[in-house]
Amino acid sequence: MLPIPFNTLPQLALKPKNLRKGEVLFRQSDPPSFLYFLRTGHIQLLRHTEAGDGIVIHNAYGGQTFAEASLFSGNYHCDAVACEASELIAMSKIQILKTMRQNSLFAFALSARFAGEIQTHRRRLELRSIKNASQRVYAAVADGLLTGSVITMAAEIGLTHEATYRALSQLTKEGRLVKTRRGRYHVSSTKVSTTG
Amino acid sequence: MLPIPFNTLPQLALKPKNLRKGEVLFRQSDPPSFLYFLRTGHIQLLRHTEAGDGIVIHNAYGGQTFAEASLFSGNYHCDAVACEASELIAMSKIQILKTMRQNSLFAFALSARFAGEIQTHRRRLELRSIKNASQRVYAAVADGLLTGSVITMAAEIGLTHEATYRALSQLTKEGRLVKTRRGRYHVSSTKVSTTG
DNA sequence: TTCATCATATGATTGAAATCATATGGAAGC
DNA sequence: GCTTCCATATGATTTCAATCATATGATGAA
Repeated sequence: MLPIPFNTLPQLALKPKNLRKGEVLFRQSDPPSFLYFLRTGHIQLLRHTEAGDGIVIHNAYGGQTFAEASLFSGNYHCDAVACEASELIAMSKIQILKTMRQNSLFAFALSARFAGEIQTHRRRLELRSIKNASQRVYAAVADGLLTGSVITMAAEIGLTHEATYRALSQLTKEGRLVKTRRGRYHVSSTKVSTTG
Repeated sequence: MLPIPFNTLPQLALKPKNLRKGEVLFRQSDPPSFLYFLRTGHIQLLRHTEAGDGIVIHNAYGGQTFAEASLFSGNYHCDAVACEASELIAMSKIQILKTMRQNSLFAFALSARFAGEIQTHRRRLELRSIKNASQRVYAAVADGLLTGSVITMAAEIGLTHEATYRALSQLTKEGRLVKTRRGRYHVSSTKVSTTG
């Protein structure tokens, strides 16, 4: 149930935890003892400016891990608050570090996981750099982001769902995408001529 | 000169490489033998759709590493092309994996580096989710992104430099930022009253 | 079957950032 | 000193996505 390689951790390293909406998971100043896997819900990580403004560092949703950096740090770098009721699994920092030391395969797998996340994040960032809505949607579909609903993808790529629907429609008209059924599209395999 | 922990690798693991503008560093199909540190220049990582459209996966600039995921993969996931003349250091995949196995401190440090990158990327992504230009600029300054030129930061956060200058100006007028000198700003430490 | 609900889809209008234009400040070179 | 060049800064206009509105298709519950 946990993502690789956390699924190989001993039970004693894991501690289920449930939060009600609004509950605080940890504070910036807390010594970090856990890395978290969020099964369901929504956790927001926040920092605060000198003036007290909260700045969202990250929104974690079901299926994601967070606070990885705390593994190697003496304090959390932000506050974590449950925006919705959330089910988590707390994974012991000490146990993870111990496992890394004792089992180089685990260390490899952890690095592999991190490297994969870096790659994914870079792709997402590059996607967000595409200003034009149609091109962004095309790149997103090409990247395999349209697996669930269009609304979900729209949120992922930073567009409104209306703009995304319009882009999907236009790209289909242009022949760059193929609509297989309502709400399902894939990239066309044939080159679109630019001269008409 | 190399970032931690790559600076501890033996010389035999490193190989300087220079590319002219337009030269290909590797292709998607190539078996990955190296992870790269880009000293100067600009390398673009691209994938291609079935229709042949190139999709930019990542733009790497001086001081950055890339192709980390290739450490744990049987092929590169994209093509790498030099957009400008570039100086690189190729770091042997085999040597890095070997060092990880033999030296758990190196493995720790590598994971720490990766974890830090993940954190940074998530912050950047969250920043890009802020629609309003002023708020995005405020968050960026609060995040310490205004170290070099405003133009550099503007590119980082996905705004034009004009929009960024306007936002800086407005935030200063509002008292949320303090302008120390031309092109230098920091967050105000005093709470701005909303009632006037 | 009917109704409710939500995702999909598209039209009309608005608004904010992009674009285009212009001016100033400051550093580097002559 | 003067000149060149570029970052900073702001004004005017345009463009495109956000917003607001409405309609349809699909799914599930009553």
